[in-house]
Amino acid sequence: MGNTNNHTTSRNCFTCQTRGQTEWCVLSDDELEMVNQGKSCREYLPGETIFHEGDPCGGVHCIEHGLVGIRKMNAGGDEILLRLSHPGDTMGYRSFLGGDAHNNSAEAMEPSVICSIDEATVRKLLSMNPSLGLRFLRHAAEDLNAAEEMALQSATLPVRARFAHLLLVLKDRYGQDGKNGEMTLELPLSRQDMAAMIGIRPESMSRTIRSFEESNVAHFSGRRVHVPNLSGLLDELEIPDGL
Amino acid sequence: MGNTNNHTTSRNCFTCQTRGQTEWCVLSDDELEMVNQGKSCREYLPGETIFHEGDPCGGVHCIEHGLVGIRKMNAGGDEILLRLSHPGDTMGYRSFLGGDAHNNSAEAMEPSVICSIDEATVRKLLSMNPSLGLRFLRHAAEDLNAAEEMALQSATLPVRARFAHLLLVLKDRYGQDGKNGEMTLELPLSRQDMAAMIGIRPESMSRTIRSFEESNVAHFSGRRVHVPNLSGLLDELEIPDGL
DNA sequence: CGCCAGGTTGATTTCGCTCAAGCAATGTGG
DNA sequence: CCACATTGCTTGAGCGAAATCAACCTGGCG
Repeated sequence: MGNTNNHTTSRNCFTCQTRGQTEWCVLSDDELEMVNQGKSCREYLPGETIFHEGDPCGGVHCIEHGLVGIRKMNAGGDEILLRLSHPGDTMGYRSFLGGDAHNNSAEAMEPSVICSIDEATVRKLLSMNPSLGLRFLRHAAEDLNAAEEMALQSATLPVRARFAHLLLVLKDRYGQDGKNGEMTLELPLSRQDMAAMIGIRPESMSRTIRSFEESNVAHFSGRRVHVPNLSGLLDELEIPDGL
Repeated sequence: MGNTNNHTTSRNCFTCQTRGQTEWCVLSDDELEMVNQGKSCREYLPGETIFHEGDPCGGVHCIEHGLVGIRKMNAGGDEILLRLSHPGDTMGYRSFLGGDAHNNSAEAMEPSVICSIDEATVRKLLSMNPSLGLRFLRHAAEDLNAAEEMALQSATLPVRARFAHLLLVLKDRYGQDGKNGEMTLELPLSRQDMAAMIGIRPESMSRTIRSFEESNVAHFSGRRVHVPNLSGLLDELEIPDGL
C-alpha cells in the first residue's frame, strides 16, 4: 500500500468511488484536477481523531472510504455524537468558511481514508465556480434540518421513541428488509455511541434495548439487530399522550 | 400609513435601517433595485403567523422591523421555539433553496414589518451575484452552530443551567449592564416562550424562576429581570458534578 | 494470567412532568 | 358598571423516567 509512518496514502479524485455524490461533482475536469493536486490523503484507524474541537481549521476533509463520527463535548466532559459522516461527505467546511476553529471533532469509527484539501485551493475553487458554494449551502441546510429535528425530538419524545427513530434512520443505510415487514440491521455503532447519539447514558441504552426485547419490538445480538415487524418499531414513534 | 385591509405597506430597501447588516448588503445598487421592485411588505401583529410549517415556500422573507419567533412542532402538538429572528435577518431561505415546504413556522412576537421577495427574483440574484449565496451559507453555518450547541446543552445540562444560558444570550441584545456586575434585562418573551426555547414546560419555568429568586441569582418582575451579580449567573452554567 | 474497556444489571435518587387548583390581569357582553 | 370568560402565570402533590452509584460479567489482549 506504500504507507509511510503517518499512514499517508495516495488517491485519485477522478477515479474516486464517491465522485458522483460529493459536493465536488459540480467541478469541471480542470477544477477537479486542482483538488487532486492540492489534496493529501491519510488512513485512519477506528478511534483515531481527524480533527479536534478547537483545532485551527486549515481546509476541508473529504471521506473517501470508511465512517466518521462528529462529536461535541461540553465543559463538564459530557459528549454527544451529533451525526455520522459517510464516504463522499465533506467535513469541516463550516468552520472553514467562517474562518473559525473547528467547533466539533471528527473521529474515525471504522478504518477510513480521508482526503484533506488545503485552504488556498478551496478558496480558489469557491471563487472560480459559484455552484460549489451552493452545494455546500445545500449541505448545510440539510444538516440544519436534521439538527432542528433532533432538538425537537429530544425535547418532546421519550427515550424509547428516540431510539426507535435512530434505528429507523440507521435502517436506511445499514438495514436489510425481509418478508412481512421483517428487518435486519448491522449496527455501525457501539452501544455507548448510540447512547451518545440520542443524548442518554449507556445504562439507559442497555435498559431501553432490554425493554425492546421484552416487548418484542427488536432483538439484539451483538451489533446484529432483528426487527420481527417494522410496524412495531413505527408504533414507538408516536407514544406521547393518547390524546 | 396607507395600509390596505391585509396590512400591506411600502418600504424602500435603499433606506432600510438594516441595509448594512443583511445578507443583501453584498448587492450592487442595480441588484438591490431588483429586490426593491420584486418585494412586497406587510405588517404583522404579535401572534400573527408569517408562514407555517408545511406551507409551500414561494420566496424568502426579510425582517425590516420587529421580532419573529421560529417555531417547530411535532406530531403530538408539543412545540419548541428554535430561535428568534431580528431586523435584517432573512427567513425561509433554507426551504427556498432546497425547494421544500417550510420546515418550521414563523410568528411575529412584536409588531413587525416583513418584506417578502419572490422566488424568481431571488433565483436571478443568486445566479448574478455568487456572493449572495456565500452570505446565506455563512448564515446557515451560524444557525447550525447554534443548533448543535443547543443540542449539546439540552442533552447534558440541567434546566437551571440552560435557563441561565438563555438569560445570558438575551443579555447581549436586551440587557443593560450596571455597576459591580449588576445587570438589568427587559425580556422580549413570555415565560411560556422562554420555556419553549429551552424545551421545558411552563410550570418548570415558573419553578426555575422562583429557584433563581430564592438563591438570589436573579429577580423577576413581569418581564423585567434584575441580576445582582453576573458571576452568580455564570456559576450556574457549570454545575454538573463537581468532579 | 491479570487487566481493561464495553456492556449489563440492580438499588436508589432526583429532576422535571402531569394533573389540578387558584390567582391576577384583561377583555366582553348584557 | 358588574358578571363572566379567557389567558398567562404560579403553586402544590404525586409520579415516573432517566440519572447516578455500584457491582459484576464478558471477551480481547498484552
